[in-house]
Amino acid sequence: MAELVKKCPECGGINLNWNKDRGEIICKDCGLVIEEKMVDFSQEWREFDSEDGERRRRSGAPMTYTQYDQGLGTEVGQKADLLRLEGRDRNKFFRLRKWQSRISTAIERNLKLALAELKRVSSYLKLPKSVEEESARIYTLAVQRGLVRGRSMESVVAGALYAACRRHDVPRTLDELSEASGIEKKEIGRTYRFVTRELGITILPSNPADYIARFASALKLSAETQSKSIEILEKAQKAELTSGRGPTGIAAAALYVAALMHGEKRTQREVADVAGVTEVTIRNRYKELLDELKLDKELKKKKGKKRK
DNA sequence: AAGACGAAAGTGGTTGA
DNA sequence: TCAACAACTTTCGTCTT
Repeated sequence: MAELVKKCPECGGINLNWNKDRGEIICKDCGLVIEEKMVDFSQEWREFDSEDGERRRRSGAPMTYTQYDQGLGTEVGQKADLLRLEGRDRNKFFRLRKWQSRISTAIERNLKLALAELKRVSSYLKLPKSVEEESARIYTLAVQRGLVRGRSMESVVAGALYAACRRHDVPRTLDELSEASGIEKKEIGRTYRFVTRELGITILPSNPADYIARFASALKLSAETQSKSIEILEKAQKAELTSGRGPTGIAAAALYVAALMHGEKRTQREVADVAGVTEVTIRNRYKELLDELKLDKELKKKKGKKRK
C-alpha cells in the first residue's frame, strides 16, 4: 500500500479502522471514509449464513443493495418472447408475469422509498458506505420476508442501520439513531430486535471500547486519555464488571476516570450527555471501577488529599 | 453557585414459572 | 401470561469545592 493514512483529515482523530474487506479506511471518531481506492481481493459481500455464502461468492454482475432493484433489473419476458411460446408454456408465462408484477412492484416501490430514507439518515450520521450497504441488505431481506408489515418503514430502516453499525464495530447509540431518523428510541429497539431475530442475524454485544473514540473526540480529550480509558476497560472486563451492564455507561465511566487521571477533568454531566446516559449511571460505574480495580492510588497522586 | 454524591421511587425490558 | 428482577432513569436533598 502506498502511503498509509495516519490521521483523519476531517477531525484529526487517530482511531482509524482499516477494513480490508471493503478497501476502506474509516475514522472511528467521525465516521469519515478516508480511502476507498484500494484494490479489493476479497469477496464482494459478507456472508449472512453459510448457504447463501456458497452461492454468492465472486460471481455474476456486481450487485449493490443500495439500489432498489439491486442492480439487476430482471423482468419476466417481453411481448416478443410471447410469439415463441404456446400452450402450457404460454399460460405459465402469463402466470409468472402476473406474479412478478404483483410482488415486485410493491416491493420495489417500497424499497425505492426506504433506501432514500436510509441514505438520508446514513449521511446525517456520517456512516461509512459499507454500513450503508449492509443496512440496505438487511432492509431488503426484511421486506422480502414481509417483516415490515405492521411497522413503519422508517422504523425498520432505523433498525437496520442500528444493526449494521453494530456488525461493523462502529456502534451508534439508540439516541443518535433516534435523533437522526425521528423515530422513538424504544420503537427502534423493538424493530431492531424483531428484525434481527427473524432474519437470524446474530450480533455480539457491543464492546464499550468501540464507543470510546467517538465520545472522547466529542469531549476533546487527548489521545493519552483515550488509551488510558481503553486500558481501564480491559481491566474492567477481566474483573467481570462489564457483563450485563450497558456498554455506553461503562465507556462513559472509564472515560471519566481517565480524564481525571490526566488532569483533563470533565464534569459528569458533560460525559453523561455525549454518552447518552445519566450522571447517576456514570457514578455507579465509576464507583465500581474505583473499588474493584485499584485505581484509587493512581487518582490519589493527582489529589494528594484524604482517604475515605 | 456549581458540581459531586447517594437515596428512593419509577420505567421498560427480560426471564422463568 | 404474570410476577420477580436487574439495569437504568428521574428527582431531590445534602455535602464539597
